[in-house]
Amino acid sequence: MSAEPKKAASIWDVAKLAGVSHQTVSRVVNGSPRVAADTRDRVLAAIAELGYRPNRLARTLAGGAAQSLTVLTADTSLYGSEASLRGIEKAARAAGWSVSISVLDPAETHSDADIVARLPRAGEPTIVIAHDEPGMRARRTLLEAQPQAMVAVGEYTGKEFDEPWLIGLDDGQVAGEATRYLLELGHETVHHLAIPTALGIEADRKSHRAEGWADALRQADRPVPPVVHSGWTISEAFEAVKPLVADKSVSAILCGNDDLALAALRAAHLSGRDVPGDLSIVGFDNAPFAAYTTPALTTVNQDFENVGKGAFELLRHRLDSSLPKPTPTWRAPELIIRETSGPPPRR
Amino acid sequence: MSAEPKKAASIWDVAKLAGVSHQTVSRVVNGSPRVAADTRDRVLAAIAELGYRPNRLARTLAGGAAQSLTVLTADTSLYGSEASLRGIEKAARAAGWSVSISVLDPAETHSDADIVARLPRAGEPTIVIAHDEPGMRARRTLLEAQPQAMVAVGEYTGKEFDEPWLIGLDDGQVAGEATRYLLELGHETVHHLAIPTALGIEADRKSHRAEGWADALRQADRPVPPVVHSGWTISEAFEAVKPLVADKSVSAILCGNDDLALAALRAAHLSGRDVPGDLSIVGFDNAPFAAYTTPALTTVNQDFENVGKGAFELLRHRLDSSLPKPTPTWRAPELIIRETSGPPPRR
DNA sequence: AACTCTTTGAAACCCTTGATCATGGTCAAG
DNA sequence: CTTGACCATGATCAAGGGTTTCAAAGAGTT
Repeated sequence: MSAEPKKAASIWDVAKLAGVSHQTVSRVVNGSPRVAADTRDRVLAAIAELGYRPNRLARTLAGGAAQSLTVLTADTSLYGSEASLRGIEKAARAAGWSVSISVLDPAETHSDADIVARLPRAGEPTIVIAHDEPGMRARRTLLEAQPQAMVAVGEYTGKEFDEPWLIGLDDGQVAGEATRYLLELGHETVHHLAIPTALGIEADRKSHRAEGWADALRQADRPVPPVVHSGWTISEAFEAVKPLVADKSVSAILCGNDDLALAALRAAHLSGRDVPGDLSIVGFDNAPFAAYTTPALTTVNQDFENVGKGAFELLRHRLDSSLPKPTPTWRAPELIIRETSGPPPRR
Repeated sequence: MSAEPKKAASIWDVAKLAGVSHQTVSRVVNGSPRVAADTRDRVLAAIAELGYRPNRLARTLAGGAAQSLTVLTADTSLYGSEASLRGIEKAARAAGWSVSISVLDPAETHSDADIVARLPRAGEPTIVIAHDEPGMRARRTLLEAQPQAMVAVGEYTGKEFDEPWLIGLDDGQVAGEATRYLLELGHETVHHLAIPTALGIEADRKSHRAEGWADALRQADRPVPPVVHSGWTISEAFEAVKPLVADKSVSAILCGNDDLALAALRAAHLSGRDVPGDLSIVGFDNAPFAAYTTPALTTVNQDFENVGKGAFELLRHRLDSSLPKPTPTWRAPELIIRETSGPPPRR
């Protein structure tokens, strides 16, 4: 029967109970070496007795080391975003940090003020996870407003290749690998069902995936068919891919992610095309469901969770350069061959 | 060239520029009526000029109305959790709140201290989204520690039916509906592949889904086969469901969620059983992929996003009883019949 | 001239960190 | 036995960016 919402213990309460001054308590809590062992014990006992926990808000406000960050992310229902976020949260929690999230609406154009208003305070450490237009805008806004306290996860677009605030999977290479794999199976060419990119904004180059695909085709002297653009949702992808699948001359489709591949699979089924007999479909990201579709999806595994972890570590390093600069620990993207890919049909 | 990280403007800076005291600025920012129009204008001009934004940390610390909450959630890769979280975030952001997340590890038993340590401060408004054991523990911990500042989303377990801090979808009824639907198609009985529950903890009753299923069978005087228990992952579900699918006498399976149903679908395919010809499979939750599997999944739609919204509104109401108590605005769960269900095979 | 109301300012407080300085006490060197 | 160095701790104060309570100044009314 905890009747009244008894006020939480503060550092002063602990000090009083332990018979010390409040900042001796602070010293103990923050692990200062300048505290005698028995004093420390007394303080710790008082902390335990009162159930004292430092107030993270006050701590941050007082200028202690940052212990919270905000993640700006696109649609969390995307496997890639969700998994990266999960990795960030996990790493952050392990380090005693807390993480806030704010979701960028893919349909909206967020102004700079919009973006900044999402942060709980100026200078809030922030990670942007986004591959689409709103994400690109957000990261530019933050780069302008607080370059030292931000990290972005996502595609790089040429110029920023070496930027110290960017963590990017180089999925262009695997896209090429997947394309070559399909060519080697005997396909004349490979079509590409593409996720939305931020091309409208940063027009230097195509998405890595699309570029790796096109490069591989060119290197093999194959025709590069026009990219079929899709939205992020499965239903959009379904509509976009229908005509492609209906075209009997199309024998292989590389999809921008597994949701798109699932739509292609469904469309193929409805068009009466056998996968992989008539049509090969390759996905991207290796979402959890990919191994359990029928037939099981050939796709590219991406180690998003460790990328998230890397992003967190990079952020810490940027906030406090005495911390080690993280070295990439995520696995390189890898083609996983399952059942949706095979040789083209014999004519 | 923003060379130096120019310090963000504070309320004092605004006050100085506008030639007023700092808490006149506070009044303007918080919309107090007791400010002369021209003073207000001057302050607003200063705010605009300096690009001032209130620091949410400081505001909360000073005891202003809460504007942030923490969501404790189980595995975010579960569609239900993810969608509820999305709903909360959306509603919160619309109200100017920020949301932190902390993920409960399904494999770990979190102590009370563990749970409390995740909150940035004592009394932090919190929403628990969890249907499994760690979630149940977390919600009990919080209920003990700060009953007024918490809301839970999830299954209710009997006693708490009317608890004012709980938002629960009554999915027992639809589970029954789905079961009756299968029986009416002519199935002898319906098997159940169940998601993990917190039965070990709150043993009063089974999960709603399982109970609704069993009730429906009993009411129809049908045998109630033993529940097949699965873990949360698709691969666990796959292993768990294999024997069930291999049993030719099984003609209909109601699955605890769509991931499980996907596993069942895959297992059926590998066992050479035609769905829905030989075997009907019904899922739960209507995850995005459900409409695009082959065959498309018959499942139960759940309006998680609006449940999340409701949770946020309930939390606000509990923090400030002058705010209206929200009335449920989410759609009731609804059976969506697609392609994985049909009459049983003729013997 | 007394009184009320509106507008504004002053000060205290929220909780914690950090910096500065002072105070005793211990210990080793002279 | 001094003297000086060093250590643990306390005492203060400022800062961080707000909110809230209370009081005062100014204006208008009767």
